[in-house]
Amino acid sequence: MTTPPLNSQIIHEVSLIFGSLGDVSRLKILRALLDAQEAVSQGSLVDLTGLSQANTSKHLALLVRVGLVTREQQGNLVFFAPVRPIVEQVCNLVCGHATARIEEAYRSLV
Amino acid sequence: MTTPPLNSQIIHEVSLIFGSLGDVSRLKILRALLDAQEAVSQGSLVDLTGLSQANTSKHLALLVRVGLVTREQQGNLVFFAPVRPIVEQVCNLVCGHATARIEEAYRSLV
DNA sequence: TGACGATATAACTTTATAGTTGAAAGGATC
DNA sequence: GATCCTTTCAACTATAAAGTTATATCGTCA
Repeated sequence: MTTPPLNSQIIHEVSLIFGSLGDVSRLKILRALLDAQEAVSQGSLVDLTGLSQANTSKHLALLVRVGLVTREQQGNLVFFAPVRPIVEQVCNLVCGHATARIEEAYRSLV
Repeated sequence: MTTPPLNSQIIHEVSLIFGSLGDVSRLKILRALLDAQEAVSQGSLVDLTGLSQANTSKHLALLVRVGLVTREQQGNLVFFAPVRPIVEQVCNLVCGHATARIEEAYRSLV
């Protein structure tokens, strides 16, 4: 199936997923999660990203809601992990595209 | 390179690309462009998507700005085409994920 | 139970953007 | 040039969300 069926429910869900990726703070969180090879607690993510605790909590809740991140509570702590391989694949595709664009823009200046 | 370098310029560019994908109207436009096997004029896109002409113009300008769509003027008309394969790959990945999520949510109800 | 650490939530301000409307700009044709 | 068609742009409104601050909730442990 090259072009999946796109009823309005799916297209809305897709827009939520892409929208959740369209924010610098959430991309920082996802990058931290992808770089770590194990689940990361929210407190660690606060340290890794430099975001405030409340802000990190809200972003993580959104990422969990759209299904890009899993949440597991262990006692006092809550651990998060990216849903692989979808997150890795999508991020790498778009990162590659963005990097190529930036490099091209740079070359056209030199 | 599995994890591309993510300086702030790239991460910002990536957020713009994802942000441009995180909108139902623009997804409709991209779907129409992907389904068509040739460039499509703005007027045709207005018909295909049901969006207003001014709205379509703004969304197309944004998609061109972030590099997901190319623009070519031919006389009075302006033709647009998706930048393949990046748009196809990313959309198919996320559409597949969204579809699976929706189907799973449906199954858990039955 | 009480105190403490970690996470979630509520209220609020600020900023961004989707959509509409109306007008302007650019080509084509006569 | 006059007119028509297509696209772009400007101004505006309404809505959504990012971030902050303060507070509430929850689990742990003394």
